[in-house]
Amino acid sequence: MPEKTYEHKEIEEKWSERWKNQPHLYKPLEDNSRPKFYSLEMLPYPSGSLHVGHIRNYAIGDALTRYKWMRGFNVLHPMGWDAFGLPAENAAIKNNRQPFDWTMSNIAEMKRQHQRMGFSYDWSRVFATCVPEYYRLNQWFFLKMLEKGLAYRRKALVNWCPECGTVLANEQVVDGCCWRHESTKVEQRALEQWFLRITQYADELLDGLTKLEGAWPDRVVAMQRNWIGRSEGTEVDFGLDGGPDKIRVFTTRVDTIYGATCVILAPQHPLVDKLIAGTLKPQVKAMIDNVARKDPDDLEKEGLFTGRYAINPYSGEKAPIWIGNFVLMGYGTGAIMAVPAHDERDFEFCKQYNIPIHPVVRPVDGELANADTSAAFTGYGIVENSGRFSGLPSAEARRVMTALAEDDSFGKGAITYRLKDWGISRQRYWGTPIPVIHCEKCGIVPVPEDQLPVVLPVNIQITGKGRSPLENVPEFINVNCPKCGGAARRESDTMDTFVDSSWYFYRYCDPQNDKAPFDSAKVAYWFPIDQYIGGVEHAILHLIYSRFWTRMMRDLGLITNDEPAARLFTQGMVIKDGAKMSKNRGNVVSADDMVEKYGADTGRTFGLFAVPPEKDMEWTDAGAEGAYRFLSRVFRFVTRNIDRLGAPAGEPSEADRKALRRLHQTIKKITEDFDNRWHFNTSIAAIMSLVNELYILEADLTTAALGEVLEKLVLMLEPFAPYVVEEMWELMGRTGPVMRQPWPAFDAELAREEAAEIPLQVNGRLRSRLVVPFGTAKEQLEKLALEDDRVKTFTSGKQVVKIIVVPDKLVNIVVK
RNA sequence: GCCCGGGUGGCGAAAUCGGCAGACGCAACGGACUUAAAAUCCGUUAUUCCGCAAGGAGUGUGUGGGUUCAAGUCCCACCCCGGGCACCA
Repeated sequence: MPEKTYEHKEIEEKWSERWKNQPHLYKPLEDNSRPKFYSLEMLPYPSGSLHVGHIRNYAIGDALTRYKWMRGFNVLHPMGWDAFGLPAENAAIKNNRQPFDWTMSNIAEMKRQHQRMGFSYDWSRVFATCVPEYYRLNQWFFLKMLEKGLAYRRKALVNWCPECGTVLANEQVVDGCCWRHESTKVEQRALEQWFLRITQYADELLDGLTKLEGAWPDRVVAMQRNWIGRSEGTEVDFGLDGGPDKIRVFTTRVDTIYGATCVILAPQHPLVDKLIAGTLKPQVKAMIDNVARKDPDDLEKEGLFTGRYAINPYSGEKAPIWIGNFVLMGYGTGAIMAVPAHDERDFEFCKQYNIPIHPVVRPVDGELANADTSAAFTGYGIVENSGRFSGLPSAEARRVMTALAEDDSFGKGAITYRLKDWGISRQRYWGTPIPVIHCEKCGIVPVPEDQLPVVLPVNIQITGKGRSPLENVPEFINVNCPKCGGAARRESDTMDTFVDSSWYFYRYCDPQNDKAPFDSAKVAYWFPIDQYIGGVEHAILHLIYSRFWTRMMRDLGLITNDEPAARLFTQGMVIKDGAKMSKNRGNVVSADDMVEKYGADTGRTFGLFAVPPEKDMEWTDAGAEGAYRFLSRVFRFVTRNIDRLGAPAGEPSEADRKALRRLHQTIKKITEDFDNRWHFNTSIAAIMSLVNELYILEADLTTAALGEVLEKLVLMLEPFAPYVVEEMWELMGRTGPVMRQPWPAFDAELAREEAAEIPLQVNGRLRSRLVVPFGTAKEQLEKLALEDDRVKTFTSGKQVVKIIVVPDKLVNIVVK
């Protein structure tokens, strides 16, 4: 066969057509006889158009799963579709269509594009989260949580995005703005909202992170820790002077309480109204407005003296009660004791309002500061001027003083979290309806399980403005109470779509199940996910919610795993012209264009070759061309050598030995890359090196070596460039699919270099080299090194102080 | 301020356990092939100095110190870049 030119279009169209009839190349085996491997990319949202940024992400997971399949694993590598409520609804409004129609047509298009890229998901397991069946299951979970007290409704100050016209969870607020509308300030509104009690699992979610260390990226673990924000301290009641009320404060430094010179309430604190004279009311209101509107960075500390005093339960001293704009209602108890001598914020505040400063902690080997100190001492030390606690170290004082508060019932040890319960109410059309009914007589009544799913009405005007459009659909809203049969109203809130994504990956194990979310036995086989792959942008949204959901399902007895994913990998973004590739920025390279110009194989290869997958990569045409050249080089080499395989076997040549050594070294390298770290850039570089070497040795290779080289070269390339690999395999007269071939094993003997090349150093500088057989004895190396001519020129006339010999590695001669 | 990353040629990067810094690719330059171009193939390419040349000597992984026979890699201090959190009491 003469050398063939690499015609990517012809090849990819041909195989893409053939694979249509064999759509799931690594469909899991029914007998589960192999070791299992469950990999998962983030479930894609059908925006309608795949671009090269996506391609790299999917190529990472696809390469890994193809490798695992070839290594004999039973692989679950599914693909599903999420119809995020907001974009689906917005796009539907724009296109004047129902969200469901819009989504389904986009899913079809996305599936076409994914298949065209040669991604071999198990298409038999595809499902979407936006269908009534999935609603039913979300609603079923909701009712279970309602039963267990994990779902509840309360009036709450919520984040409201005026652009979306809906509520946002804390996790969805970025820099005070909506995560979807980066320039739209989030407002605070008081609304009746549904919450999931994620805080009940705060400790467990935090402790679980310890086990994920090393298996999840450090930064994700750190971000989640930060987000949960556990802090241990003490709650203490200050009595109100001249009244029965108590002000409960939270502090992590109860050991400094003798230095508390005032108590500061958040402006929203419930006691504020009672404490202040009427004249202060407008000022408090102004303070609240100001806090809501301004960036915390620009906010100057501001305080109002209420004219009232609180009594320190330890010292019995009176402390003035202030209202401060920097005290957060949403953290701790919404009230603090200010210890200006030992807290920087309190110090700043008290200086500003001339509130006294009483130092009560001295550094372990220092003096107690004066009252007119110029800065707060925030470290631990020895407690002083603190009645009978004086002389105790801070830590000890914290313990003893907390115990006293508990004994005398004016406080207790307490733990606070930054994490808040998860608000799931959304005032949108497109989402799972929350399955409850509001009855005047019976209150909140859950929709009976046999009436699920509550589905969205079809005839609806979607304006994208104001309240939920469901409010305007009488046949949806007006219902009879399931309990008393009287007239009642259906809940019009729909669920946050992060509910959908919290457990979709469990559904992959059993997507056709119409009785339950999934069969527990099937989930037990596959879970936890061996390898989850996604963007780092989900570190604190999706990845906390799904950890919570997993524990919730475990406590319902549905599953036995604590964590959804044993390992997490966060891949980097694709950058083009200095910015993240996105439609809004207009810098997308569409997958279809790329496939047309270079081919899917090239796109995948380049996406994996440019940088390690966890790093951001810059997409350049020149780089893609380089990958294309490489695949062409391989293709030409293989095609022009196929005929030579029929020649009679000759004596193994020197070239054979070299080529086989290089081949087995390459297999070893790539196998290790796949097993230990996914630096596919070095894997592909190793194959390139091999091919470069083969070009040099080509003419001198004999039949046997050539046969082995061609076969294994093609197999190794399978995870990166499946189309061209399939074509070469066929041209070689073999039957595919190549993915069903076993991964080539390397022979450690063949991979070994024939001789060791030992660098000779004098005083740590490379001076010469020595070629010796492996395993040459230390003494022999030492002798040879000292006899080396080049070495001699640097050692002559000097005294050899020491000789370091690392067998097979290096000799270093130290001279003086 | 706190917590995670990171800083290596003209560029993307490699060096996996303290042992030859710059693999592989891009770009650039030179050569072969060609009427020519494209494609392809073969070279050169961190940097300074010495040499006609073969070759040789020095410097070099953000900065300054340290440990070590040996440091991109370990330790200390600092600078810069990216990301996250943040009046969280």
